[in-house]
Amino acid sequence: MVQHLQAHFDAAFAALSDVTRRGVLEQLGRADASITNLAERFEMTLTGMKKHVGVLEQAGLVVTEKVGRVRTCRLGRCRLAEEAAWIERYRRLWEARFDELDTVVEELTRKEKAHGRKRRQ
Amino acid sequence: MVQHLQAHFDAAFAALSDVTRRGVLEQLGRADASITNLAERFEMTLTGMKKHVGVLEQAGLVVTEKVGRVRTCRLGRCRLAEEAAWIERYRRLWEARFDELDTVVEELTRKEKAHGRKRRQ
DNA sequence: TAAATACTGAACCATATGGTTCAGCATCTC
DNA sequence: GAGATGCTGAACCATATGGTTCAGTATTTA
Repeated sequence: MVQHLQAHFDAAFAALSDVTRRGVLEQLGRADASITNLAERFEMTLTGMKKHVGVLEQAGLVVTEKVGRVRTCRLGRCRLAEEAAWIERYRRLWEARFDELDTVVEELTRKEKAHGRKRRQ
Repeated sequence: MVQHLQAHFDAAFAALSDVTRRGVLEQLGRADASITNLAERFEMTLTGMKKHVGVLEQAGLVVTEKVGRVRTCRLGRCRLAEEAAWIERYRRLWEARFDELDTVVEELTRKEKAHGRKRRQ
C-alpha cells in the first residue's frame, strides 16, 4: 500500500517535471484536445506528443479515448490531492525546523548577552 | 523570468520524483545529517547518496556545508511555495472543468427528459 | 606517524527520457 | 476508390538517471 502510494508519487511528480506536460495539463484544463491539437500547440511531432500524453496517462493525470481516427485527451481522475498534501506536510516540517533554528539562534544570542564581552574575539 | 520559474519547477518536481530523495527531505526535516548518515539510513553507497543530495541541492531544497571532513546537509531556502501554488491552481482548474462537465451532463439529462421516451432505442 | 573516517571523482552500467524520422494502418471525405 | 487526415509503432539518437566500484585526498584520532 505504501509502495503503491510511493510509486504514484514518483509517477505524478515525474509527470510534472516537464514544462511541456505542465502546459498540456493547463491546456486540458481549458478544453479537451486531440493529439494533433496538442502537438500543434506545443510545436512538436505527433509521436513526441503522444509520448508525453502517455506519461500523463500513466500518472493518472490524463485519460484518453479514441473514437474514429482521433484520440481525445481530457483530465484524468488524479487531482494531485496526495501530492499537494505531501508538499504541505513538508512545508510545515520546514517551518518547524526553522522555528527550532530560530530558537537556537535566539538562545545563543541570549547567552552571548548574558556572558558579556569577555567571549568576543 | 518565466523560463527561470519553469526551470525551477522542472528541477523541484524532478527532485521530488524519487522516493529516496523525498525520504531525505523528511529526514532533514527532523535533523541535519551528514552524507554518511543519510547513506546508512537509506542503505546505499556514499557516492550514490551524494548524487541524490546534489540533485536536491540543485533544486534549492537542500544546502550543504563541509566542515573538516564531514559535509552537513540541511533543508534549503526553497519551500516549494510556487510548486504548491501551481498544484493548487491545477486543482481549481480541474474542479472548474468537471463542474462544467456536470453542467453538460445535467443539460443532456434535462433534454432527455423533455424529449421523452421516443428517443429511447 | 599510522590507521580509521568521510568524502570525492572518474569510470562504468543499465535503463529512462525527450525528442526525431519513417513506414504503416485506419478512417474520413470527396 | 483515391487522397487526405490522424494516429501508431519501430528504430534511432543524445543525454540524463540511479546506481555501482575503485582509487584517491583530506582530516581525525590513537
